[in-house]
Amino acid sequence: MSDDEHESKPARDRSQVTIIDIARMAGVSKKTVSRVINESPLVREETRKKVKEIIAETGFTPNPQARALAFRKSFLVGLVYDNPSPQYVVNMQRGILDTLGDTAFQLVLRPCDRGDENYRERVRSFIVQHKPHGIILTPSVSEDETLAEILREEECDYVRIASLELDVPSRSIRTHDAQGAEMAAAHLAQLGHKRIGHIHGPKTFRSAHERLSGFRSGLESYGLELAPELTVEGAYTFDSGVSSATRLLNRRDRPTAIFAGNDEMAVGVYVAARKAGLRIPEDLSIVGFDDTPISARIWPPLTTVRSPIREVGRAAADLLLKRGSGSENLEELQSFQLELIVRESTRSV
Amino acid sequence: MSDDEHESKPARDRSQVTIIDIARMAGVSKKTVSRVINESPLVREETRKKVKEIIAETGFTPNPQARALAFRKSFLVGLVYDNPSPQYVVNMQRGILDTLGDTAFQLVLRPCDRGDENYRERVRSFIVQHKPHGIILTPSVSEDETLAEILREEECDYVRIASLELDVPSRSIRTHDAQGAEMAAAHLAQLGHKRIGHIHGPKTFRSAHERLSGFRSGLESYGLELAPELTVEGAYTFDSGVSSATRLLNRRDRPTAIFAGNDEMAVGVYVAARKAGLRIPEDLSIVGFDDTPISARIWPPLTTVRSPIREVGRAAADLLLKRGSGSENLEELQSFQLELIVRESTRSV
DNA sequence: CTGAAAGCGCTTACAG
DNA sequence: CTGAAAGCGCTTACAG
Repeated sequence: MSDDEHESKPARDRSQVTIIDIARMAGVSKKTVSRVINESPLVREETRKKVKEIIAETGFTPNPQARALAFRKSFLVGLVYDNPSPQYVVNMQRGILDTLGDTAFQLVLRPCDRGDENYRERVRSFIVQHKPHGIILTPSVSEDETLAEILREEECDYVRIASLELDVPSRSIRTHDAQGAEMAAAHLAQLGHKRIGHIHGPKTFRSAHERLSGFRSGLESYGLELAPELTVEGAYTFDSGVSSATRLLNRRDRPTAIFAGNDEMAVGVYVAARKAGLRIPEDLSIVGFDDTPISARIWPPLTTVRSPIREVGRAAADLLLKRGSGSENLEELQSFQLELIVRESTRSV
Repeated sequence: MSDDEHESKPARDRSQVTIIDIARMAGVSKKTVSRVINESPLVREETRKKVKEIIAETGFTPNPQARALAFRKSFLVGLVYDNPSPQYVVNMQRGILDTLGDTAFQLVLRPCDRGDENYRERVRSFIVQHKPHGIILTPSVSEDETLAEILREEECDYVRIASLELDVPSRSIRTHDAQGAEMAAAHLAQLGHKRIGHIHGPKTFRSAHERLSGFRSGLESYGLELAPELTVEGAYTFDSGVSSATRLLNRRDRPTAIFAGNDEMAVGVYVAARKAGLRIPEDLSIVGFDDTPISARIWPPLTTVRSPIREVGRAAADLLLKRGSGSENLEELQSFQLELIVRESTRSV
């Protein structure tokens, strides 16, 4: 380096093909090449074809840094999340990456902590600085209306994933948790259980509310009532599952079945049952939610509700990428099938 | 839009502060401001201070897209991985993000599949197109010498995380798996076990080899031998743990303890033991490796080796960011303490 | 130690 | 439907 500072060597000078080379080879202007790249309809079909051929021959790919600078918008898609479950996070990432694939778009991770007072401002600075193409929000941050307002203020496109519709349809992906909980209720009702307990997640999570109300209405359609004294609040954690279940199982009128709001807590119920000397499923049936890997590895294998997280991630990214292309089919992108996975933790009374 | 195509609106025209504004306010040239931003030593202390003050006052942050274009190098750090364990992946991401924090650098995900013939070329196109600041490779892709060669060819900086040193020290982070396996061996030997089985990972993984040889030498230092007939190869999966353990436990001279190469397989050993009618730890002691969440939730809780994945991720990112700053301390960045977590799956014979 | 000019590779704004 | 000019906000290369 002739001058100073920057320590890292510049990338190899493999005289890269640029839009100028393509323009010259096709005998058109840069702008026309640019139009082809950006799929403008305002190019004669013949011209477009020629340019496309040359692009294919040369293997040219437009420089994303240059495009980002000119567009004032980068090719990053930000995932803003606070869900602590590794399985959930990884599945979501996989789904988004399925859609992003080998496009120019890159997935950038932005974990956050709602406990941090500045968390919203951190998201804002990310947006202002990096001008992402869009943001995908998962529960529970997706439920933060103030954050959504900030994104709108900064004119950043986004999609909110949640258990119910929180925003306009084009910015929402619903996960239909209530429906999954209904399936759990039907299963237990059909097995003849009457005294059924439920450990729901923290009330600050919409999913906890949706699963609770879905479970309740599911029981009601079988003429059963979800007894208030058998409905307790957990924290979606293993430990809270243990303590909540211990409370339920210590009652003289203990339930014969417990539906836990997620698998983590369901596994906690196993521990509480063992401590109480109860056999699963002979003395206690257990249903979880999420179908995390542990549900198939624990003994006995856990009956649980599978939520198609990866598909949800795929759909969220689709929504972002297809925006305005007219090809998005909101209906299709927003209908997910939950599934009850019946294993060996449930049995008829 | 006056002309055509691009559907998304340009970002808000909040006349953003640029390097020109800062230069004007400080009464210096753009280049001098640039020098301050890039921490060039070639600026008079007084000038630097003044510029820094103005930067702080205005809240100016240099535009990463513009810098990337001019530098021919982006502010992305790519994580290239193929490890299927969600827990591992998430911990690694967390560690890297700990270091990246609120810097201009962003973490970009590049999962890959070594089964895919083109996987190396996909990594190459990512690099050529996005010109990342650096790449972090985790096992097993980190062990692919051909891939490393491609990165060097493209002059892309990288750090390889592996259970042994595969590259020059400044591009390596060692995880010392052998040492962890030695601790497992010592633990079982001290409990008086003599007939000890080992289910190791696939031979294509260096970690499998390291854990095996560490375990063997650990036993040897207690005068014990790892019997070849009690050493079987698994696939690091739950199912392979079940089948490998079944084979070991069906022997008439079955082992009194099994060390599994990871927790996934260790959990498989639980299932095989249950099927064989063996109690844990009364009839069989089990030790795992990784300390994944399931190890504390399964019954009885699993004794396992904890590998500080998050710290490893932190160190890898440190190595990348501090490159050339002279402040990196290779020694320190590469010494990790593994820890044996003794739970209830092991007992003396 | 500092600066004026040219350039990174694209797109926008305008004109035809 | 197409193009020449200006610009995105920085850094490099050169000069002093």
